[in-house]
Amino acid sequence: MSKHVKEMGVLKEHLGKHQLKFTRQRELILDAFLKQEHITAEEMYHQLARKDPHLGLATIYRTLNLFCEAGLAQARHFGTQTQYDNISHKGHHDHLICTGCGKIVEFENCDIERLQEEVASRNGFTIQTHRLELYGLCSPCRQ
Amino acid sequence: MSKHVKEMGVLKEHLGKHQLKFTRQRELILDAFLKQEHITAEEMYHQLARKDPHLGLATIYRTLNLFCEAGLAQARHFGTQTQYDNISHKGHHDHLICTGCGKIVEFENCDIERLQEEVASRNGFTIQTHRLELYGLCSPCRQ
DNA sequence: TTGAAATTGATAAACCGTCTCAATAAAAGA
DNA sequence: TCTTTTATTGAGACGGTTTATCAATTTCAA
Repeated sequence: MSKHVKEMGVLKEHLGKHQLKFTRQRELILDAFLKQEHITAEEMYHQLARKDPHLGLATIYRTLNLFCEAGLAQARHFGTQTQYDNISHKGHHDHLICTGCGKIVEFENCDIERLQEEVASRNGFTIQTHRLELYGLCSPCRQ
Repeated sequence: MSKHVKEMGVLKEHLGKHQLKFTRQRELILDAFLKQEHITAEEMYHQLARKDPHLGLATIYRTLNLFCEAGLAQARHFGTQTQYDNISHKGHHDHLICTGCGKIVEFENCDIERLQEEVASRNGFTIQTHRLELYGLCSPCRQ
């Protein structure tokens, strides 16, 4: 049923290493999570309400944080809420954020990514993921 | 007394344009703010408690937000709190972060910054500040 | 199958930041 | 200067998001 075999494996490995258990809820939430690029706990709560009306919000928060620890997700604080980014969707996590009106534009730039790789390898690092946010004013907000 | 003549001028100009008033609290908070690279409202509250024990936390939040509108500060959500960055400190805060051992390497790369400017202008934005974090494994952690 | 240990769901509580409002202070006018 | 108008302040209430609590349940190894 699940098509996310690789990520499921990552999760199970993490669980095994930390004496944690593989539950129906964790499987359900991971499946839903991997279908998106990023999501908030609240959004997921509503999405899953139909599949499992008794799934608690606290469980979703706990599980998304678990995914962060397992290296499957990355938390990002946006406005008042926390966005959980799907790390397996590489290259789509860059944002232009208007400090005037809050507008967010997503972008992708291969040249920047290539330079990031260079910086990393020069320092002996292998990049798993990254976060790039540019803050400024969009043209309407500049008047 | 105040050494921040230029920034005080920026503030006064903004106040004038918006029918706002120059108050003792705003002067006090701006002076304290400009001495730091970035600060939270809570931190400033404690810092200023000695100088003015009756200065309210709400006033600090309001004033820091005012500084953002005036272009003197930049709000950034970090962890659960909001950091207010001093824009006049144009330091580059790019980081390489090892997800294995937590080691952090700071770096600066002009080419990346130039590309960021390009992306921004292509989207009609003017960059005030940015944040770039690369997550990965350092060579010892890769074994 | 049993039992120890982790997880869950429901909700209370904590936390951060904003809103409210009466009292006060700042600018503008006479 | 004195008065008047208007914005600001401080204190605490409030609202939204995330975490903590805890009894009941589920997982999993023996």
